[in-house]
Amino acid sequence: MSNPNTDPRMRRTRKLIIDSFITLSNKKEFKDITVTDITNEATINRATFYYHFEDKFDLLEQALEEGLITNITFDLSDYEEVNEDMIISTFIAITNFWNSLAHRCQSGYEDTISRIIIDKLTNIFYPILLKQHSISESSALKNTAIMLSWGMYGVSVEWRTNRQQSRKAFIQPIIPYILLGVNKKQ
Amino acid sequence: MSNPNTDPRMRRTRKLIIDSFITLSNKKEFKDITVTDITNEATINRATFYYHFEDKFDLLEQALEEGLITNITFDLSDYEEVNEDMIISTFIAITNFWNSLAHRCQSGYEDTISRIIIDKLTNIFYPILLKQHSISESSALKNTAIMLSWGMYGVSVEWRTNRQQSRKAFIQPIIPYILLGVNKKQ
DNA sequence: TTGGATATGTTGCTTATCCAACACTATTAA
DNA sequence: TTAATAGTGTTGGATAAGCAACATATCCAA
Repeated sequence: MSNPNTDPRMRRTRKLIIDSFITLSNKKEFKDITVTDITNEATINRATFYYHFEDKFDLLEQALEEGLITNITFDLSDYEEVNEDMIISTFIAITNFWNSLAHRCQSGYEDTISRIIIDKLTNIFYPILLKQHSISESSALKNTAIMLSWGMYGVSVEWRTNRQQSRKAFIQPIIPYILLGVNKKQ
Repeated sequence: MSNPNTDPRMRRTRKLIIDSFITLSNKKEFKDITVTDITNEATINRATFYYHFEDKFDLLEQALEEGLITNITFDLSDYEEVNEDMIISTFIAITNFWNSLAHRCQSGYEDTISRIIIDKLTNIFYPILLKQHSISESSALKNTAIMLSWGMYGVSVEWRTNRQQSRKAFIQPIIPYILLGVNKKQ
């Protein structure tokens, strides 16, 4: 297989598949979408689907990953340190992303989706924390990034299940507790 | 080369090329559009362009042909005889088509474009005339179809260069002369 | 139970697309 | 003139996409 990011055929086909998957996700639940549905919608051969993805779960992961890249990564890539602003942006980004694609594939796959989101968050937080602190703490900072990611994801789940306040009003009082772990010397 | 109408790869690529060509035609004159421009816009390889078309003139012909098929052929395919209604529809169809794509590629290629349109018209008129008249006159009817096509195209050119009347007002008084040749026994 | 229908992965072979390179032409600038 | 630049059209070899066929699994109705 040549590089999926450079070969124009692969880029086109990959986009066709993911776009078709998103289209179908607006009409059906994830569990009711078959590989054949996707390849019909994309007007590509079924064998070609398996050339790009292992199965529809793999597609789900990669589609979510790609959605995350365009949504979350883009919004958060400019921050130089983990501060109040970034916490708020992160919270907004997670909840926005959830509304865009993730919630449509929700039923039965929340664990898959959440793992992807948390991984991504960790990969965003970790290098920023490294910049903020001395390099010698790197392994502790890795764990800080992980805890921070799980925590941020957790509060977003909490907010989703009980939307009695605006997002800002909800996240604001929590921020000090979050930053406590981030700023404290470990 | 496999069938360009059935192989999904060929259909996609062909559409990409023609759509890109139409997009570029909205920005530049035909003579300023290079094959490289088209393939860049279409994100396909330049060699692939030459797999589908001989050169950009061939593309022009086929793009026009395809535009004609969706515009003119569709509007006129239901007629059972060449009568006043059909003359009017034909006139409208030619002038509509000209506004849609043809005029953008006009400069220097009016002869190419007109030949394509007239050929198409002949292929529409001839079988209808055959139905209308006895089969023994077929060679004379071929010439009738040709004259009718040239004539219809000619009056559309005349109308374009001097749009002082509405299309209907312009074509109405000409209809009797047109139908004279059609209905007269040769 | 059995059989039909539907979806999943996989495979061998064909074919369209990609890419890099080439020769050629035309234009432009030094 | 010469050299540089940009477009055209072609070729050979590599590779993704298409297609048909197969084995397998699941489900549902007879």
